[in-house]
Amino acid sequence: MDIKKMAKIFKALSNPNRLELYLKIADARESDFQTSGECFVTDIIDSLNIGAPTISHHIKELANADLIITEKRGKFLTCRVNEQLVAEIIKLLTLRQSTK
Amino acid sequence: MDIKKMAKIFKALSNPNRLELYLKIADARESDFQTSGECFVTDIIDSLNIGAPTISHHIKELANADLIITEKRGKFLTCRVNEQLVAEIIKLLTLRQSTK
DNA sequence: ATATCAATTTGAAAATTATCGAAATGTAAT
DNA sequence: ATTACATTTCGATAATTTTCAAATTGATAT
Repeated sequence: MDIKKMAKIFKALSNPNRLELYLKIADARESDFQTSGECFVTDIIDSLNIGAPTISHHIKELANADLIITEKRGKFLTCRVNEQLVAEIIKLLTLRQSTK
Repeated sequence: MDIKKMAKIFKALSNPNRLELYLKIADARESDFQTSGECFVTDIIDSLNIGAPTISHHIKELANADLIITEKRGKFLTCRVNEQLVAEIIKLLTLRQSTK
């Protein structure tokens, strides 16, 4: 993976609110809202105290970094983690560890 | 690990130049400059085309996020990756993967 | 003691980012 | 058709970030 792409991924996770959003999406797999790994934005918006426009912007940035995959379901939006990408990141970080 | 700390770590890796710097430090373990995982800043500064003040600032930010550990050796500065922290990050990301 | 050189600090400019309120869009329900 | 509601777009502002040139510090070598 090229450095710019990698930096973009980390940037997407570098804002506390956006990171929290990402973690909620990631954890939704095991929560009440789940539908095979997906999560509805509506269901998590209340638990973060930031406005809807900001959420929308953050989601776009996560999706733009390929960290999540979104899908429109009627008027709702669902998100799920792009596990392949995250696996790649984990591998890249692990490669540099002496305790591999 | 708390979210703010986690975000700070990702932020430290979110700038392409700073990420490249980090990766060079991480890879120095297996390079010519190595002294048991350490690397001298002098030896990598030429390979990045950014000025010394910027490098200094970036190193401080990486160290501030605990991603690297620095040590002064006379007038030189050496860096090495904080492998414990990186291992923790890897674990946190892996926990959310279905392919653990 | 002086010169050299690695690194840091300072001050500043340009660019980017996070966030919001208001308005707009599009879907679904009545 | 009208309403309600999730999400998005727009425009704007405040805060943060990246970067550099110039000056400073501190250590080593001559």
